[in-house]
Amino acid sequence: MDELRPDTTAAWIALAAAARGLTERIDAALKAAGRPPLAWYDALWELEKAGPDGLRPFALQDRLLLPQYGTSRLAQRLEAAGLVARAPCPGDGRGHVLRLTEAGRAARLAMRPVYAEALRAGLEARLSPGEAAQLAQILPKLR
Amino acid sequence: MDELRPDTTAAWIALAAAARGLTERIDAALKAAGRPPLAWYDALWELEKAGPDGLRPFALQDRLLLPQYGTSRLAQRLEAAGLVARAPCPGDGRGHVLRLTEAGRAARLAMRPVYAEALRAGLEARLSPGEAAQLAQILPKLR
DNA sequence: TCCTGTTTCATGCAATTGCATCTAGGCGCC
DNA sequence: GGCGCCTAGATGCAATTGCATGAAACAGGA
Repeated sequence: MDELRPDTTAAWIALAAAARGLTERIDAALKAAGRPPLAWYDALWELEKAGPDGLRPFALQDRLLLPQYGTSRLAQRLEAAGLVARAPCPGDGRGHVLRLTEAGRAARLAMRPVYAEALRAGLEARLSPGEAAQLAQILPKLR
Repeated sequence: MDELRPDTTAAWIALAAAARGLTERIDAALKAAGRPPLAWYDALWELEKAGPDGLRPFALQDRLLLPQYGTSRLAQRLEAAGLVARAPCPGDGRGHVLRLTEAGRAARLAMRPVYAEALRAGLEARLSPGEAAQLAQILPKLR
């Protein structure tokens, strides 16, 4: 990786390792607790934030940065699990509206402490408040 | 995520997004250039560092932090592509030794500029040298 | 209206992943 | 040697992902 500054590669290596490690840690904790995987949390959370109007699949796709077919299948699974309800979209015969069900709301709430605890152990406990703040300030520049 | 400090969640969100974005960017660049995916690079690089003695699959697994079956199939694909040679392991009838072939070495070299350019555009160009250094210093604490 | 193009979403099929399990060889102990 | 247990690695099968394509509804003109 010649033309790159050493810190660039070091940052990338550590970034990739940290993200993978944390993701695995969180997913493992959720699975051990018998909860849905991490990706579901994000979707449920977006739908909860969207409120009673719900979200069109393509809007969810934008927020989650998933491929189109990924969103389509995620919605199928969430619906099959009863966490999301799908309704025809008034005013656009092509689309649907996805809305969180009460079970979906409950599922997200049940995931939350597990998620938080994994993050606490995997991230918060390893950084000083100042370091976390630095990450929170620098990392968004990569998007 | 109540019990967590706000910077913790902000750092996590940004960390996950940055890692996903960069990985996708790199993989897309490699695919557009007709090169193998990112995961192959790491494996080829580890084998190159290991030199002519090669690596046992379980050693590669440790370095890449992959599941056991992941390493097994990765080795299969690399071997099928002619980038890696597999030899019986002297002194342990169970194992094999994986060694980089000349084609494997060439494949890694061909991937390198694509990889580097994606990292330059996606990471180095967006951070000051000081910020990259901070990331390189803080992120390793998460592992 | 008809025709062309675009947006929204679904899906068939192949490749990949995850999980559980299986085989084979090594290791210690009697 | 025989027995039980551990380690290295492969693999069958189900679930997931990626890719390409399909189908239906909008949109905008000729």
